[in-house]
Amino acid sequence: MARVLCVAEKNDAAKNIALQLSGNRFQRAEGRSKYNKLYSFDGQFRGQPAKFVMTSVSGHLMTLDFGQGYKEWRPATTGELFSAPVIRSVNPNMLQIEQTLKEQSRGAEILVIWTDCDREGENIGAEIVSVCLSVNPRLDVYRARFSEITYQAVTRALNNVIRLDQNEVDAVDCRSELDLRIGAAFTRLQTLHLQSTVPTVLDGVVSYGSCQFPTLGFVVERYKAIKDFVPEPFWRLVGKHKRDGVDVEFVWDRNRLFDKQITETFHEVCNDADYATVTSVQKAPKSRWRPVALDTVEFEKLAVRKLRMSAKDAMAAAERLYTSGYVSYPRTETNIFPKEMDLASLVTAQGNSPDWGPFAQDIMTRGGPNPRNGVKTDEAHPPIHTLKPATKQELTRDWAVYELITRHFLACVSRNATGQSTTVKVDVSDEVFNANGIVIEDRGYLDVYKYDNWYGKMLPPYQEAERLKDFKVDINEGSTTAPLLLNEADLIALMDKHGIGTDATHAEHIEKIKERQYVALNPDKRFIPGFLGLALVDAYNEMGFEMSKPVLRSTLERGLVDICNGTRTKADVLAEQLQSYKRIFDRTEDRIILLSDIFKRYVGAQNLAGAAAGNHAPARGGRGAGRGGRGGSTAAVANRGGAAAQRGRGGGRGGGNAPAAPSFNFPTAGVQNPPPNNYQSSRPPQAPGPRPVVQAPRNALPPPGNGNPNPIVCGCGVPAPVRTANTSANRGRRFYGCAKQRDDPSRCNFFQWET
DNA sequence: GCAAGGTC
Repeated sequence: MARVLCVAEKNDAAKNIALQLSGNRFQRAEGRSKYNKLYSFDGQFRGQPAKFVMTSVSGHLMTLDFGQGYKEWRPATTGELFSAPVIRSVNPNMLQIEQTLKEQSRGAEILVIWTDCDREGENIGAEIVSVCLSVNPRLDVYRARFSEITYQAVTRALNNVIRLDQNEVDAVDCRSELDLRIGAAFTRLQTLHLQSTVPTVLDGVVSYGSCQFPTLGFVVERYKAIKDFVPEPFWRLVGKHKRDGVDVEFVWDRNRLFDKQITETFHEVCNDADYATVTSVQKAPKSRWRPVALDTVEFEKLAVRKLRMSAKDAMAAAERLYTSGYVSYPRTETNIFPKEMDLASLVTAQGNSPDWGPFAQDIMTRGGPNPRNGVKTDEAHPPIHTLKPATKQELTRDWAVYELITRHFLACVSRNATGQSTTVKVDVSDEVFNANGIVIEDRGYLDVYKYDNWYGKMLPPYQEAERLKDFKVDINEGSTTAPLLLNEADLIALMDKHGIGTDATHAEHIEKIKERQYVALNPDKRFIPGFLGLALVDAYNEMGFEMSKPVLRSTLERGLVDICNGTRTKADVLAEQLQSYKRIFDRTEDRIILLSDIFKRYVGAQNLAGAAAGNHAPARGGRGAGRGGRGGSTAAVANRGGAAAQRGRGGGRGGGNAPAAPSFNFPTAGVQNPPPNNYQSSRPPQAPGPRPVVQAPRNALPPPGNGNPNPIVCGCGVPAPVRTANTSANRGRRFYGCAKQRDDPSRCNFFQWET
């Protein structure tokens, strides 16, 4: 009988594939590595009876590094890293897996690669092949292509095996070589330079990486947008009417104007009117949609926003829950539930929960689960979902994450919330005002999904054509405010949008720039850049290189896609990329003094400002550094900055007699403080829940012209759609606003012209 | 001492 060795990307996949192929009848044995077992069973390969052994690796087996002569960090050899020899070898902590592969290869005639069906999976497959062929060159090597681990998918894959796709293997080799050469070269250049020029404040590695640096760039760009923000005053009219003891507020159809005189003219016109006329009373059904099936990026964003966790901690909790069988595989790009998945039994399993049992039962009595699917699939894993019931006592610290995943799952497969909205339109001397009300009829998914809310607001009855004699019109003055600093969810969304990192690595890159002291979290868990991060971004910008922008990474990504499509070779893309980075490197090396100069300028400005304020402890005293001082609340600013700097120091350094680098490294004043907000809100107070210190932005960001990678995001953290103004003053002008419906009380007041 | 990508 032919002996077939199968190798999957991880133990979990190997187990499940073996389970399907063997009809749940396999023998399990230990391998050399603790985590990677052997699953044996009999079956058929290409029409012949065969003995199968299924085992696995744990991701990449190999690692790339520079050879002898380039291990040492020296300024003289740093530039040579673009051409120095690199060696691919088995990662030291994968040696046991390698041993298992070798042992199993000796007795096999056929090797089938069952790694994930993506670029990295293809490359991991090639690494497995090289290990196996080294002990048994006669192996016949195949590739199984499957999109999910179901009986149909894996049997189809086994009956239709193909060969590895060398183009995809090459693309990943190209990526890893570029990442290593470019990362190492710029890291050594930056580190060696700063250590020699500002040794007292710097003792760590100042790394550069194609993912970490654009991530830092996003943080810096937002910080600067806030610093450079100039508030703009505006005026608006507000209609008021009292009926049945209810104060009804009407929103001006022109929303607001940036011209005081014109607004006052409208105000006078309205005040001169004898009455207001109700021109229409419209009722319409409204619904609030249940959430889409959960993928990794959405999960991370939810955990950050709703549970106030870091993405890294959230993923760690999800992985613990996955390993102990409570939830499905947490790394997935899929937000569509496969048709054949048995959602009903997963819902039924939650029927006894004291928290959401009745809701789960209700789903079943109303016709069963009806998932709201998205449009993405990685063809490997289903959306994240709950697997078995649990209690708070048994999960302890991981309960909140389990609860989020379970409530999200139940909400996703339940039904939308529905209600009726009422819009009352009133005309005062041709000026139009609207009042909106909503009556919620069926809370639907909201009963289980405590992370969302929908506030109903009843309007008293109005009749069409009715004249209101006591309709009042007030004029309010307001001012646009700067955008918020990015929180982790914003940052992940930006990385996702620009293709920086993968769903599995977003959180790691963010941790990396924190660890490097490039950024820190302020008390509101929003990112402020440190002087080191600012200096790095400024230095490359000043030299004219877009190192902190996402474009370099996306150019590389396009090259990789070309390699996969066969339109370009690995050698071609590699040479082109190395040449362009080497040119940047050479010019950077010539002008590297800029980096320490800029860094010193930042630190010096802060120390001078601290001394001027009579405070001799630069670590936390500095106020009004740079241009950040906004009148009115400097003390509060200094406090916040100090706290942020202290957190920044939590990275494990510090201590000792030398001044701790981060003390100097974080600005202690500036953007943490909101500019004075003198707008008398015409809206009810914002929905409860975590609110940042800075108020919802009304105007924001630099012009989104060519090359600006920032999406315009409103105060709710959602990308803002472009709308067209229809007021006489600004007719046809385009602007960004909050994506939510106008009658949605959680809608924020975000506003920004598209310039 | 350097990257990013897999995964435990």
